[in-house]
Amino acid sequence: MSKQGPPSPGSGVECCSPLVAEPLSGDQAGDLARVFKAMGDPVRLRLLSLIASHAGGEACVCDLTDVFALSGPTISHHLKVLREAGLIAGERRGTWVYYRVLPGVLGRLADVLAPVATGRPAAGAAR
Amino acid sequence: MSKQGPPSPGSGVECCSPLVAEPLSGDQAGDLARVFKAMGDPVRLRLLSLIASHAGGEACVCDLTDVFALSGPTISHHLKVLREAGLIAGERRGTWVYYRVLPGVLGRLADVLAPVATGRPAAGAAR
DNA sequence: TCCTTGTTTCGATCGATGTCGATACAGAGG
DNA sequence: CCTCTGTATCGACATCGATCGAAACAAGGA
Repeated sequence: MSKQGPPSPGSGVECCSPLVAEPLSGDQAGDLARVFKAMGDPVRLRLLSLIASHAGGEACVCDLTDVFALSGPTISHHLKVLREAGLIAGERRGTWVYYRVLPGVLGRLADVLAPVATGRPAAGAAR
Repeated sequence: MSKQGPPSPGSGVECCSPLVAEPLSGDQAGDLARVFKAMGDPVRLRLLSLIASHAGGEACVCDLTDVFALSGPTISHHLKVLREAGLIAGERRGTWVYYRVLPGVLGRLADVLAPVATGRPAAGAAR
C-alpha cells in the first residue's frame, strides 16, 4: 500500500505553518506524523544524530553499526525507515555506503514546532 | 523493550544540544524518542495542534471528540499518551476537562531539531 | 434521590513494528 | 575466475499499539 519506495523528493515535510498557529489538516498531520514516527525510536534518533553530527555531514554504515549492540540487518532496517521518511539519503562509494541528513528537513520541522513568538521569524517559510 | 512506562514527572525534554551538534546519548535519545513517538500519530498531532491553536490556549475534550470519526475512549487514549509524554496537561473544571499545551516543550524540541546555523541565534534556553 | 451527560478505565482484537538469523547482492582484490 | 567483506533483503517471531464496546467514575440538574 503505502509502499511508495522511491524517496520522492517531495516526501519530506511540506507544511510550514506552526502547529500552534492553526489546526493541522489531515494531510499535513499524516505527513508530519510519518516523520515524527520515524524519529520515535531511540536507535533511529541516535542514528540521525550520529549522521548529522559526523564530520563532513555524512557517516559510513560501518561506523554506525559499531555504536549499537544490534545486528547489522537491524541497523539497516532503521536506516531504511529514516530514508523512507525523507530524513536521510544514502550513497554507495566503493565498498561502503555513506548516509547524510537531507538538508532543510530538520529546519522545517523546527519551524513547525516553534511557538510563533519565540523570537524566531519563520526562517524558511516558503509560502 | 525497556518498559519504563511510569510517567516520570520530569518526563519532558531535558536535553538541549541540537542533534546535529553532537551525537545524542542513549538517555537523551530515549527521552526525545518518547516525545516524538507520541507525536508520531496523525490523530495525536492534530489533537496537539487543535489544543495549541485553540483560543485561550486550551480546549475542551468535548470539542476535540467532534473533529474526528473516532470513539470517545480512543480520543481519551490519545490524550493520555500526549499527557504522559509531557506535552499537554488536563484540568477538570466543572463538567468538562480542558487540555492545554505545556509551555516550553515545543520550543525545546524545535531547538533540538534546528540546525545550528540556520540563521537562528541558537536561542538555547529561550527561558 | 435518580437520571443524564461528559470523561476515563478496562478487556479484547487485530495489524504494525523491532529484532534476529539466513540469505542475496555489490565491489575490491587475489 | 573465485573469495572476502560490507550492506540490504527476506522470513519468522514476539511485543507493542490503535481501536472498539462495555463499564466505571465525576459532576450537575430534575
